[in-house]
Amino acid sequence: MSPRRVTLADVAKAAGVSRTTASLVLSGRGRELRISRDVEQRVLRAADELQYRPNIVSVNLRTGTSRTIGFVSDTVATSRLAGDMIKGALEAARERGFMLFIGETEGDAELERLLLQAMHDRQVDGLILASMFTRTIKVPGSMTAAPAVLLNALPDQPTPLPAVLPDEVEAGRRAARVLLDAGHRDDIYLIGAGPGMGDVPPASVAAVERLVGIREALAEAGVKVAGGRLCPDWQPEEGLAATRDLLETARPRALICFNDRIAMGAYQALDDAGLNVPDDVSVVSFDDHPIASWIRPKLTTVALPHYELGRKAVDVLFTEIGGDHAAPDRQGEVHRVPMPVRSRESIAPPSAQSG
Amino acid sequence: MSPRRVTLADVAKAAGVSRTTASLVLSGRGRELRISRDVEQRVLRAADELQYRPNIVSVNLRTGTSRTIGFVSDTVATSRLAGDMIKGALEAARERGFMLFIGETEGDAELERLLLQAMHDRQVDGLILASMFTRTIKVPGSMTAAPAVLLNALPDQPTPLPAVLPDEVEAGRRAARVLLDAGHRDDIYLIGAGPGMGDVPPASVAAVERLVGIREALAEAGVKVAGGRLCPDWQPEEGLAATRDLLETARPRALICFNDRIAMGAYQALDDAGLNVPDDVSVVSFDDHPIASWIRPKLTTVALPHYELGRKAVDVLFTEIGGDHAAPDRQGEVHRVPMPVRSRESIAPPSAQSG
DNA sequence: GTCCGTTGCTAAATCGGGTTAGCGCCCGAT
DNA sequence: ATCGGGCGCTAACCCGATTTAGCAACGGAC
Repeated sequence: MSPRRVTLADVAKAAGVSRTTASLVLSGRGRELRISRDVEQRVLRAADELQYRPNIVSVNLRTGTSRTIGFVSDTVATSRLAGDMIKGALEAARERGFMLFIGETEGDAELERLLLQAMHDRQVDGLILASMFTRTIKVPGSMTAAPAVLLNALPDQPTPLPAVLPDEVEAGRRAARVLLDAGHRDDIYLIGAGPGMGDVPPASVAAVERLVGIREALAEAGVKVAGGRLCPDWQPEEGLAATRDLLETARPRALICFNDRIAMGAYQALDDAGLNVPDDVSVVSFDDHPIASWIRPKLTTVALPHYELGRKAVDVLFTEIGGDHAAPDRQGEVHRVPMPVRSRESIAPPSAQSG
Repeated sequence: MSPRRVTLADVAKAAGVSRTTASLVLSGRGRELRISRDVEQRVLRAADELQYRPNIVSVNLRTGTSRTIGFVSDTVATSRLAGDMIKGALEAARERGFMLFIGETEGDAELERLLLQAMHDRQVDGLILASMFTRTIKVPGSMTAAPAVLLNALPDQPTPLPAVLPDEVEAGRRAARVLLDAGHRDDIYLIGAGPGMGDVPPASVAAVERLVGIREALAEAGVKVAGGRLCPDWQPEEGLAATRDLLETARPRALICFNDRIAMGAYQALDDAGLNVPDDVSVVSFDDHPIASWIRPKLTTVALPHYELGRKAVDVLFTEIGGDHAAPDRQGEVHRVPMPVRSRESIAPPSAQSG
């Protein structure tokens, strides 16, 4: 092990003052408490020479603040997306001198309980409860023990906890507008959900909200959805099958895919059918998965702002920590983070040829 | 905030004993220190009724152990891979009742220094210094302050730190054997690196090691590499370009791509040239990126065992923490984690037609 | 009756800081 | 000479645990 950390006592001794004085100077309260310039300088110099760093554990014990926040998610590994969310949170925390405890529950309520317990045992100053895909969650009772924020999740019953979510409805509008702006009016099909509001995978908040936005923007332009195919799990195979099925009876000129994995399947079905993207069929999608810029032509998609979501959650958490956090009857605010359109190569005006 | 945590003093009072006694009983040393059954039961019951949980911060201050380890990586977000590595580490740590601090340096040495400092300030019991792609790194001086393990990284100079790495040489052998087992002997080309040992992207340990393994296994079977194309950055576009270039002068019957992104580009080039995978050309690759099972036909690939790497790093770290950790002249061991072959649909025997 | 050993428990120190209360000194005013 | 008050600093307690040293009571041996 190392020779032993330098403690406040060492600094005090080196400067020839008491621990109290050293503490006062180093916490910047020396001026206000009438410590002389001379002593102040001696302490500062001693601290510098000894490379003194306060033991945060000790500070934590005394003051109750650990400069640490806990990030509990259902899973960190499922998606690359998770990484960006954590990255955003990490950076926002670091800018404030905070560290992040990471934990994952795998959706197991008991594990979640233990994890939150372990974090409380370590005196975290705040908690972020994150889901890797947008959904409603049961908020554990212990969440009221410290300031907390829901990330990519909505509480199943009213709680005072604020929530941070992507603005999926607006994302739906934007996806629709991408097509409208390119001149599309007819033969716009949906792959993954729709066309009706009932045609959505169960428990998918994103599906519902995207669909709302899409229908809204199209309706405003007086455009009707030509049809849609529901995919329960939004995987590439399902996108392939759904699009193949669609092509048997219809000749779409534009596809709104509910995520990039579905779009990837759709690309294959279109290719198999000898249809060219974007000349024959325009495709717009959601998520901005890395795959979107790997496939040819590069996919235009409305991005999930994972990095910003992570940052925003930390920002909101700090206003919770800073604020009185004492009005328990207050309803938790919902913060929506905009989803930007990534314009690439999968959109073109509708071809003159038509059916 | 919550009503205030239950402390050891509360338990002691409720049981009608001293804090010392309560501590002794709860740490299991009561028997050995002759605490009576009666008192033991009273303490246990009180602790249970009050739902007492020791404040780890306090324990940490007193004993110096925080039941926490630090995971510092260059970046968590670049790859989905990172998530799995963290997940493995997380689970292995949790099984031992440890939590993980996550930090990322973005490759910035100053940030790294600050991060390691922040972790030491929080008295981590051990550190994992991880890289998201295999490479050699400069080990910061402060790493000797606590037990530490390198993950997916090799020290640029001899240090006593152990390292955990994927077994890339064996992976190279396995990729080659996949082709040999399918009956391939001729027209095997490499995309991404090779054919010579000099044809590798700079600073890529994986490239060198995979190439060594490939050449070894092929040489053993008396098979010669027909040719290769170097891609500096291993992206899909490069794989596409390299394969397209290759097809202008050669007619490969098998491709070993140095990772799945390159393979994805190769698929496109083959498709453009009207060649079928696997009937005309077999393709084997490395990494087992999610993309590998999304593209058609599903890609046979030698998987990077990210999850296991994370677990292994924690395992090794715990033997460091447990061991005396005192022999500073000892050379750090290198632990190699096997890379499993994921057999899918991109391999077939060489076609009878030939050139 | 004294001495010693065991039994069963507790007082007090400790970790490394933050914080409150107050001490000694010097100066000017009375 | 005495008092009051500002100045500059420190003693001592606190956070919540662990751990060392030791105390009181009792029983048996001599």
